[in-house]
Amino acid sequence: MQDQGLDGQDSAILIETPTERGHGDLTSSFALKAARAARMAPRQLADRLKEWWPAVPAVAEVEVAGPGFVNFTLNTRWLAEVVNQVRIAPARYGESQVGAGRRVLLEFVSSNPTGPLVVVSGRAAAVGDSLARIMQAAGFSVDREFYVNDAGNQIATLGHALRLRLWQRSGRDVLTDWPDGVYPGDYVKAVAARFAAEHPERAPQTLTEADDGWLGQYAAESLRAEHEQVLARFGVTFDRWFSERSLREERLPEQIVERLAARGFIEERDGAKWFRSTAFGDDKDRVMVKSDGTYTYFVPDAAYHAGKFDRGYDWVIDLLGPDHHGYVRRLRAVVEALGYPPDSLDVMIVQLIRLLRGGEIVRMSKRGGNFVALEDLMDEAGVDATRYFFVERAPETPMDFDLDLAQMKSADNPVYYIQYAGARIHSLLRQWRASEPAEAPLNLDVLNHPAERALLVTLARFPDVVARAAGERAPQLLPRYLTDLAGEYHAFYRQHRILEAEPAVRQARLALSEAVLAVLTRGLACLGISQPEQM
RNA sequence: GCGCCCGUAGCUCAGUGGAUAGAGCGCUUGACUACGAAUCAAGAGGCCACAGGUUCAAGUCCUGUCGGGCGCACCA
Repeated sequence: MQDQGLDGQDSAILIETPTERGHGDLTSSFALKAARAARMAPRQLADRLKEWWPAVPAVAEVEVAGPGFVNFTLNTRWLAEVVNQVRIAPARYGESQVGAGRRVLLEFVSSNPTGPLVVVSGRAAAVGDSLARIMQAAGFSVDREFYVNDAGNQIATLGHALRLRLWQRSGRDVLTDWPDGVYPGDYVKAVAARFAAEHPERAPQTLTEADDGWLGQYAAESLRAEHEQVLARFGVTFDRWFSERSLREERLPEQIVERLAARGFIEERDGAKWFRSTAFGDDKDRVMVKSDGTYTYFVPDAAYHAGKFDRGYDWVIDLLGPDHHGYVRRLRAVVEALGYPPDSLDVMIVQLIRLLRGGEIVRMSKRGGNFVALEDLMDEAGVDATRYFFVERAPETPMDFDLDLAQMKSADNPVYYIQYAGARIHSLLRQWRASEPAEAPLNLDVLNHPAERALLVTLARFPDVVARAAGERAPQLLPRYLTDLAGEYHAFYRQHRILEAEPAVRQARLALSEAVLAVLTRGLACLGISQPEQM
């Protein structure tokens, strides 16, 4: 490098997986990038590079192609070692230490406890949970947290709704004059039924507006517990359910305003206290204490986020709904104003889902009481398919969810394609074990057909895919990878006999199949999706 | 008006500044007396919304235009 005047170019050496077959197993465009600095034609530089390339046993061949690409072909025998690596610890293959134990707090879902979980919460749940699993595999230390908005006006309003439903149970007509803005959804009836069973001593007739506060807290806790249950069924659990009410009881909102004031970012104007978020690129300052002396909803949130850093997390990731994106700038401003590293806060906006049924858009509105609950979706499509669909696309792009398609238990449904490959291998191994197997010594060198080689390369890529998905917070890379792996196995399977092959080849192909099954199972587990033994 | 997301095959979408832009579905044609045909193989199908710019190289980066989705508060 130095000989060629290429000091400081080291970081430009990037080895990547080629986009096309026939370009080697690995490729680098280094010569093209560095040609200018080397004052040499790219091809010439690539040729020199090839000459200097040390004799790495893993590399069988180095080839210069096109305008100056350097393509590497890996030694097949070396490559086949991946099968042994997987088999040594099938459940742990793919793990890495790129996270270096960095403490990550992942907050997601955080739905208001004023109604059932809707589908967009399901998307956040699937994305957040998968990301947590992926990051853990990549060596991060991840905590999952659900922030419960169990305080504020909405809780009193929820209490109001509960009171009306209790009145209704005692025969009173509440429907003809249902107040605007009070949650009209039927789910409050179920809460009322539970309340009546638990508190027979509270006659509904005696309840008044003065009771809405504690009724609301009862209802909020009831609905939160329901969220917890539904999410558990969805395969998602949290390390902590962080209550906004407890945060208020500890007077953290007051403290955050004081801390910001001490740093000179609070200003009084028009009888209100404003946070000078414009100092950090926000387009306007934000009210924290209203002119009537109460806090805006932003204050507890600011306190909550500052608290995350106070609790010692190195990296704070929020998954927020699309209705919060105007909110990101000011949250970041708080973090920066308090002197925490602004890069340590990452906010992902999980974009909206449009549900299609029979080609028509299903309109959802919590206020109108007309929505599709996550639970209904799980009943219709199953947990595996629902999770797969939610994680298949980049979280930050809006998606259409075709209810008819997700319900289809057919080849149209991509999750079955992956699971089918695994089920095939299970079946194969069952038959092998049932056949009084005659073991042959394992010699992986015989795995040299193109279909086998393709599988070896793909298996070897798995740890990198997991690491990249974690670093880029891109869980959608896994479904794509698993589809590739399953596809390559299906192709291999149609092309080659396994049990009927000669003993040495049979043994190697069985080992390869076991490794593929292990990675499919592990990869699906990263997404919270099962690998059935039979379908 | 401002901000965010998105315009790529008939449809749904991949694409890390690099080679001839890919996959699934749908369509056409083939493959089981065969370890699971929920599979495989082959084919047709593209002004990468448009216009400029940066670069040896742009679907990818920058600017603008057009089209679609969502959001703007001393509400939560």
